[in-house]
Amino acid sequence: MDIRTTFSGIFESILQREPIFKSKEALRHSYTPTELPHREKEIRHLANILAPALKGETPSNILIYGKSGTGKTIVSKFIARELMNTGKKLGVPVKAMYINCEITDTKYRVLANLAMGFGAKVPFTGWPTDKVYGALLEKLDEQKQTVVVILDEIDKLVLKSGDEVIYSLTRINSDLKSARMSIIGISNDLKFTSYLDSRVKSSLGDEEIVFPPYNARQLEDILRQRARIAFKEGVLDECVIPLCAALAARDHGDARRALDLLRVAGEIAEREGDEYVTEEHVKRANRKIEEDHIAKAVKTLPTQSKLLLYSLILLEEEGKNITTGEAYEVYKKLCKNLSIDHLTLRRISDIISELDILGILRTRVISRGRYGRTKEIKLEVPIDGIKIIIEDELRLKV
DNA sequence: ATTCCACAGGAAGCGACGGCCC
DNA sequence: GGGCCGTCGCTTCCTGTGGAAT
Repeated sequence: MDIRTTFSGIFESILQREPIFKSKEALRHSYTPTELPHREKEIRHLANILAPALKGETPSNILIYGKSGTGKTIVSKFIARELMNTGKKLGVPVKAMYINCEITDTKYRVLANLAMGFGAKVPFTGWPTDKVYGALLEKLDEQKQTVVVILDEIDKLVLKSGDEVIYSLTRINSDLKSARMSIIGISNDLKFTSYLDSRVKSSLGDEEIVFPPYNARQLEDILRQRARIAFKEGVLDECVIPLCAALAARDHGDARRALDLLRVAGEIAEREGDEYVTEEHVKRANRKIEEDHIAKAVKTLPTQSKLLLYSLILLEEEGKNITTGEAYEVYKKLCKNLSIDHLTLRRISDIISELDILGILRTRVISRGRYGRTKEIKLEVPIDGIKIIIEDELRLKV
């Protein structure tokens, strides 16, 4: 075949090549789809509890539990939207407010956020908390209405600021004259109520709903639904979605992880100018997500932890079994060379445990008889990448 | 059976820091 | 803007321990 006929117009064909994505938005965490597969039971349950709001009555407070990526937030936001829409249609004043307690994590900020959400003018700081509470009451009572407050990541709030805010909010109805409030608390932590005062526990936990993790088949359905919106037709290889689902299912059935995998796989394919997303792209996406995760963790480590980690890398490169004592000696020398004060062994021992929790290394307590008891340390991450990161960061510091 | 190494990891407390509150 | 208080990162001091060596 004549090469000119085969390749003539090759640039045009590349330029005209269709992109893989139709609308990447559908794969983002913030996207709320119109249907939520495999959460029908939970949605119905929530709707039943909240329905009284549409008759002007006060719904029970609700606690929702479930691991990350099980749909707690998305379902709550969905139901809140439905509730307000129906309220509008029926002419019943219902309002829902969403607060993420990981960001809004003090008593003052929660109350101020609510008050501002209902139109009160409250400064970001400065007022006594009681005054903010008063402003919130006043605004709420301006009309007869039912208010549903969603407190996402409520466990973080309790951990940071105690249960005082929640106590005030659960008692707010006795201070309100015409308005009514109920609370939906969302928690990742199943044991979180044990930190609560028993009075708060009983009133907040009127109703409890547990969101189970998705299994691989359910994740597939979710991915297919989103993929229909996000990708051009026929660009996904047959095995792509099942593979994303299987990888995420291994990771506690986290739907967020599954969507990330699919999105990153698509991005890799698109960047490389491939027409289809294949199994290979997904595998690389999986690696990339993990590497990004580790790189981010290493970058945000405090200087002393980085120094210790660097010492561990040096030891690992010598191919030895690392123990706490050896790591400490290398770390001390490293500090001396950089003229940085070194920490005590006790603290280093704790830092090793912290790195263990982060998944950067694994430790095992071993006894070498007469030669003492120690921890055997093994790095769990590819050392080349993090070595460069630490070298860069330390050069900036020194 | 006893000793003793080289740490593990708990308890208490200290100074610096930042945010709340008036 | 300054007092107060909780938190964080760290040190000091401590008791506990599995098993090779004696």
